[in-house]
Amino acid sequence: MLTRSEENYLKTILHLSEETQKPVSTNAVADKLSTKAASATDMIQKLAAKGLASYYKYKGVKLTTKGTREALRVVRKHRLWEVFLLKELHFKWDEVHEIAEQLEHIKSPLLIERLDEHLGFPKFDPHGDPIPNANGEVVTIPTTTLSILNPGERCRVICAKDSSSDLLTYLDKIDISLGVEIEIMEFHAFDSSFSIRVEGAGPITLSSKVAENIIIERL
Amino acid sequence: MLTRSEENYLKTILHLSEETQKPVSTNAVADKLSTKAASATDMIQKLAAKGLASYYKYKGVKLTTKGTREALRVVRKHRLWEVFLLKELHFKWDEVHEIAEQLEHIKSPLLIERLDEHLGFPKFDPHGDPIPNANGEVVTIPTTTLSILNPGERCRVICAKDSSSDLLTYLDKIDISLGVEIEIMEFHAFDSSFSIRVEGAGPITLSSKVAENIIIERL
DNA sequence: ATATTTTTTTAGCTTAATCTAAAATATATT
DNA sequence: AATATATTTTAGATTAAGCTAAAAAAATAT
Ligand SMILES: [Mn+2]
Ligand SMILES: [Mn+2]
Ligand SMILES: [Mn+2]
Ligand SMILES: [Mn+2]
Repeated sequence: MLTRSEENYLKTILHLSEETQKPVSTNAVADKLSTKAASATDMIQKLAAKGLASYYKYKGVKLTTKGTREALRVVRKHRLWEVFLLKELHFKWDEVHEIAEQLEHIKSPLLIERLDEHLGFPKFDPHGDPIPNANGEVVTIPTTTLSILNPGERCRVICAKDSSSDLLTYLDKIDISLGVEIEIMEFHAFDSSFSIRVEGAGPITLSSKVAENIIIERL
Repeated sequence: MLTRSEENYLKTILHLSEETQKPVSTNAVADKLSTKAASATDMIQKLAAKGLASYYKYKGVKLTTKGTREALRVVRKHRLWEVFLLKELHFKWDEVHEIAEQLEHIKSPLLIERLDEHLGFPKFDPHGDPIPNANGEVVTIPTTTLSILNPGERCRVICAKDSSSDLLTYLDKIDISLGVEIEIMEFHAFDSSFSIRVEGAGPITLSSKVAENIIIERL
């Protein structure tokens, strides 16, 4: 049986190794969990001892098949609870993550299958992230971010890369939500910001940081 | 902020002091939580230090007003989640308690108010226990148990005194659920058991232990 | 190639929550 | 009232998860 802390570490390592196949650094894990490198080293060694991660001193950490399976279980729970909170309890998309961070640790396999069924087997969470199925299978979504587009191109928002309340509240404020269409007007080389137009509304400016956190599909 | 363990102790002390006003013994607390007396002593001293309980060595423990308020918050969460599990996720009444034991520790005042609203502000949980309101007010239900009735009397089941799966599964099996009417046929002094008749069905025998755990109202 | 800086690990402490065994106190029995 | 038994508390360990500070290794700069 995994502890809450072990589950949080597994999930973090999974997310950090999502893009690249390379091992994840101790510092990256510690930063993501707002803890210290020494604590991360301890836990990584513990996960390795349990066969959930492979680890060589100073070389970073990777999840084993078993570790990946456990991490995906937690991610599944997290995202299903997010859907529940948004759809049934009317929380906003920037409020669900924090509560799901607790709910994801509830231990009851039956509970999560019942919840999935109750919600109508949703495929994506409120931030556009795919929900692993009961067998731990996940669809991979594109990773194209708004930041790589050129003036004149059009796209549709499909996912927010970061589920921090800071980003999501800001996107809400400028009327960017999943599914909206955006047209790139200008790119400003000086600070890598963009002028964009959201679905007929007036043009607005997006910083490079924000643009890098909006996952889109080209239209 | 209370830890999970502190919350479990508070809830246990509240329940144990429900009937009598007297302080609760260390052993009673330890037994209910399946832990050891030494551990209970430690935690009771900690609760007293935090102003949640009043405690004098060898004299047992009582909750303070503050402690009672916190305990009732946990009970409120526990019972609302039980309603959710039964009504929305179709768990049986003997399955909800264990999962609610985990869910009751989720920290989010807004979540529980939204859940309450979503469920239509239920007044009782699946076992007939009253749900404290947001201000910590609870209705007190009668404590008359089937075991004090005499042959010829009729009653309606309003609450199960114990939410263990053992009792509830058994009641299910003999078709006793909340609201059913029961007629006392005979009392057997030898083992204090009863012959009863449930809503027109054939007569059955109830042990004294079971009879003591069924809360009823006379008809 | 050496020296400096950064990253990572180790060593040693701390806190919460448990446990067992022994000591202290309270209760029950003769 | 004295003794025996039961209950409760204390003392001392243990385990999980964190921390800081120092040591070791790797990466970067000169
Ligand atoms: Mn979490
Ligand atoms: Mn999400
Ligand atoms: Mn609990
Ligand atoms: Mn209940």
